[in-house]
Amino acid sequence: MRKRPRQQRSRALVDSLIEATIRTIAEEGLEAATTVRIAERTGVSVGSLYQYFDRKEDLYQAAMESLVAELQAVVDAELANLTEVTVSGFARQLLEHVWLLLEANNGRYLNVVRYWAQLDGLQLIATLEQKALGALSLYLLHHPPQKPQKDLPVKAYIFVNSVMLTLVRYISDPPPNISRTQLIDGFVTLSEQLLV
Amino acid sequence: MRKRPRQQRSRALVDSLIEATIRTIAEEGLEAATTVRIAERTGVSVGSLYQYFDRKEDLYQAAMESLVAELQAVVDAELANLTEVTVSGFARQLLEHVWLLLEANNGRYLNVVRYWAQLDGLQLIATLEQKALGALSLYLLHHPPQKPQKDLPVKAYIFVNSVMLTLVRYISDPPPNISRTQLIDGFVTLSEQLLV
Amino acid sequence: MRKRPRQQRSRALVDSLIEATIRTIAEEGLEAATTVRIAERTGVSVGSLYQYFDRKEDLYQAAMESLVAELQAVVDAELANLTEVTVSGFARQLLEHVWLLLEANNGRYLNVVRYWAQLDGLQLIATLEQKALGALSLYLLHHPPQKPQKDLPVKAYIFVNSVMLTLVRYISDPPPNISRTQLIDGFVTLSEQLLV
Amino acid sequence: MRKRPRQQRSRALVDSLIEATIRTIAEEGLEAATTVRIAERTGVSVGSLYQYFDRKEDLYQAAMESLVAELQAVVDAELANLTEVTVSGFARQLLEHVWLLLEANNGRYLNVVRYWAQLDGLQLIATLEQKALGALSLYLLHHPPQKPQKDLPVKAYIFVNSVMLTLVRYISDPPPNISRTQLIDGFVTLSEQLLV
DNA sequence: TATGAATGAGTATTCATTCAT
DNA sequence: CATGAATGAATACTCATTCAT
Repeated sequence: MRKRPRQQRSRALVDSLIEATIRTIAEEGLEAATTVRIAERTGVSVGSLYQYFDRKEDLYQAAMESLVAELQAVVDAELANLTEVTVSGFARQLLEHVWLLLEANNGRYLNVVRYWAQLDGLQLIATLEQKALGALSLYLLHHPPQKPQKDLPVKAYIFVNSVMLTLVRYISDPPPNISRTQLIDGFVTLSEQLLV
Repeated sequence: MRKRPRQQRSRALVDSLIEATIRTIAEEGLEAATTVRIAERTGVSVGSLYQYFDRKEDLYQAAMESLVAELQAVVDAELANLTEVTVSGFARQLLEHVWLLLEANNGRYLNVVRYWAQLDGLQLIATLEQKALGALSLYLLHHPPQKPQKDLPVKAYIFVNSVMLTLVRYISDPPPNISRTQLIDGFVTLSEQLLV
Repeated sequence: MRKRPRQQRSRALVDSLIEATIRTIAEEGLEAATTVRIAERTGVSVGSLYQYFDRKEDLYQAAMESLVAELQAVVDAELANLTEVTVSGFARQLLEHVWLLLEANNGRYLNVVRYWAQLDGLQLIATLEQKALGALSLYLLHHPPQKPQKDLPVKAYIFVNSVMLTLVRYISDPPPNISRTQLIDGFVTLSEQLLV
Repeated sequence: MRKRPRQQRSRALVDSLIEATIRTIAEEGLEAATTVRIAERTGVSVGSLYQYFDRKEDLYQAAMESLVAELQAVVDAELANLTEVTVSGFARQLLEHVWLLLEANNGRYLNVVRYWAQLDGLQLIATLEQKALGALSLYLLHHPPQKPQKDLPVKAYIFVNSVMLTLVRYISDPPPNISRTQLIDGFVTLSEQLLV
């Protein structure tokens, strides 16, 4: 990023550009997300875009980061008022909310996640991994399992990645013989067995 | 594909083009995989490329199909000489071999798989899903579980996607605190619990 | 033309190529008339095409010449069994037949004539001019006009060009308020007045 | 057209591009009128060309329209200060001016007109037909013919097309035995007879 | 002689980036 | 600072022509 804008105006513009980037990728695809198009949707000129982002990639990167922050915030809020006592209930609630999030705003998040390979978005999932690991630790602290758990980081890694990536895949291309309910139930079962 | 190459020469060229496509994507990235570059690496002119593929996308598609076929062959071979009797052993062996495959040839497969979103490669995973579902059914037939299994398609879907996608992610970007052995163990555990 | 083919086989092939050229231009347009396409429609390879025509343009040229010859033959035949005694009748018959010719075989002639500018086809009309001039002279010899005609070449030039070019235009793009009959009547009137 | 150029600069550029298109077609032929060549002759880059014209065809179309407008203007001016009282004089004056126009600027108009088949330029002649029909009607109103005229549209159609197309042909490829004067005289005669 | 695969220059079009206004 | 016209390298794809088999 070329500048660290402190003024209101600048910060608002940067945010608008990032938002336009996300919406454009989500609604029109990565190929349509040209600098001119993004500037257009933001309501400014390309020149202004380049006032704040040296290269297109920086803008994409910023969009990714913004998305991660949003996802994090949602998950954080979710974890905060977590009242469930069973593992199943905990997992189910989490799954439902992540699902809703991915589907939200016309797949705003979903379509960006699909391009993570191009957008260097691995950090996105890495962040969520940390978050989930923390949540699991916290949960297990309050609800000690029958037998002591080991390899918690590995389990968290597997669980988070499996859920996230499979969810994205399912929403992107749902197979006809598997319903949303079945998938969630499947993952809930998985969570139970993983943490027995 | 523009022509149905029956002759030796043509078939060889088509294969070379597909191979060059895979290698180029793997080594230089999807963006570098231009028609001229691929032809160049194949050692022919662009014109020759277009003698066999109407559009660049068809070439990508063929590369994807080739990859699927290879993966399938490996998994098939694996299933053929399946001598293991425990679920764990079965899963472990499968995992090891898929892993080897994905890492093989400087991540030749891996890097292509990473672009599946752009390359309409969903079929790749869909095919493997079918294969895995068949293997699971076969396995359970010979080794009946304690209690009757239901939702086998759902479990297969979750298992295959979780393993495949998480594996790709792990190999692409391995976290320092999780070893390969740990990950495999984790998935083996998962397979046991999934099929109890 | 590269060769003067004396053998049956060669001559037949050259003719086939020319015919395929005309049909391709007529049915698929000038842009679609590529050497490969023409060879394909002829049922031979491009290589064979180049055995007889050094350049694509030579083939086009030959097609034009062939067309001219055909048109000439038709008009000649027409003039041969000309029995009409009035100028009007003579003109009307001629017009009707030329019209039929231009429309014949799915506009086979028409569509080629439309490209005369690109195909250096001016000679086509030049030839017909000569023919028509001859016919007029012949006609006037047998049916002497009231007053001696002068500027016969000019009148022939104007008449032939006007009729030919306007006819092509009319058939290519007929205006809704002018019927075929009206147009022919108009030209017949023109012929009468031109030769009084 | 991609943009509606309101500013001085833009409008001038669009005009330059159209002018370059006409000149290139006229001087180098339709095949040489590539986007790069046209941009080059305009003194701008290809990119600039595409800022104002979505496709090459749109540029050709604009060139055609520009030409039509110019021709119309000339004919209009001609009709405005029409002082002639005889049909012959009227026709002769019109012919002389159209001729001059077609020959003007190294055959700038002429060479473009020759490509009307490819350039969808039928509208060009259609417009002139309308103009001529109007002129004829106006003329006949002020100079009523001996006997009432019918089929005026047909006569106008024949006259305009015959004159225009034959003129283009004559200028493109003048036959040695017919002088310019003779041709004009021929058409003047034609006009007299057509409107008796 | 016939074939048709191979060539590669040529063409339209796009788009990230710059810079004069 | 903002603008958006201008740039031109890059890319997919075509097609006349050649030449090894």
